[in-house]
Amino acid sequence: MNEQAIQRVMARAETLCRERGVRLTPQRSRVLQLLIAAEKPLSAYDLLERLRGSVKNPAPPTVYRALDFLMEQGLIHKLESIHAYVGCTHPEHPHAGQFLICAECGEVAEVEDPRVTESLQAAGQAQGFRTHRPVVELLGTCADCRHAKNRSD
Amino acid sequence: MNEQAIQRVMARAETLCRERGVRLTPQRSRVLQLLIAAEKPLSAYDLLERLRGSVKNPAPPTVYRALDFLMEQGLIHKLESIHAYVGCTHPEHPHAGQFLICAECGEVAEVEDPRVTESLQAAGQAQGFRTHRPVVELLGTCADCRHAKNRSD
DNA sequence: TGTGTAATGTTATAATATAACATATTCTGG
DNA sequence: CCAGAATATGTTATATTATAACATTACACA
Repeated sequence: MNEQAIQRVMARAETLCRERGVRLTPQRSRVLQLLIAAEKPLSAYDLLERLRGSVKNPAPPTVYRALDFLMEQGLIHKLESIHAYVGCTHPEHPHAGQFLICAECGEVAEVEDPRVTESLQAAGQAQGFRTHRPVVELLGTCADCRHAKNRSD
Repeated sequence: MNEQAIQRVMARAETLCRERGVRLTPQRSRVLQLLIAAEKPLSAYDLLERLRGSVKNPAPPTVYRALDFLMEQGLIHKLESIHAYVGCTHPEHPHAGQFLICAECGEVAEVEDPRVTESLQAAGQAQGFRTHRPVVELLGTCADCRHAKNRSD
């Protein structure tokens, strides 16, 4: 993602936090920026490494606290199946999202398919279940990687 | 689950493995049995503890190898969001399954809703994505726990 | 019965995540 | 502005989850 696009996302995040009366502190902001700029999922320890540039001596709690905050605010998502975190592509409205995770190239696409959302809700309700956090991650091969390997797989 | 029901599931697993020409060794069998009997998800290290009864000096690879085998054979599932494993309720046909995980009591219900399965497949296909392993876990509150807390939440 | 493959044993360590408590910063009401 | 509360960060240690690497054993089957 180019510098301008990153700045746009960061500005939006700042606005959202101001509106909500929560503090997007420099550390939190830095972690978000790193995730946005990476354009792919990063592990907490990847982030820890990258923080060395801007924070003196970062320890695991530093990054985990920032990640917790950013997840609470819906600015990032955690990918449970690969222990990694990604910037959210549309943080305006609260949502869970569904993720297509390519095992070949590591790229992740976030989608929000109404049919998926609705059918999941229905499946839960049928059992009297109240969903707080849906985890929907499809592990597989993205279009690009399938084509690169002559359409099979 | 009562002893008889456990034996039924174990017998079915043995049949399946025999048909497939794979070996349900005593250790693998024991791990499966522990998961079936528990009726709730167990972590790898929970299992490691429980193995001390039947295996002399079990180490982590012992249990992880058994879990890998059982997952390959579709006899158990891994719950990514809580780092735990559960016995599969219908291992006859290969499937991924969707899980309702209660954060209050820890109970897990496995469902296989056709609408969910289809909508997920469609969502992937729309992006040219080939799904190998869908991870669908709904974290929330089960009917029993909602009722126990006078229907709210 | 030998020989290759699959399974297990064993030790060490990697990778992910949190506990606990000290310090610093920011916010709010007086 | 100040005191006290609430929030955020620093720091050290440790818990939890998972795998690497290599030795040994068991099994399959020609």
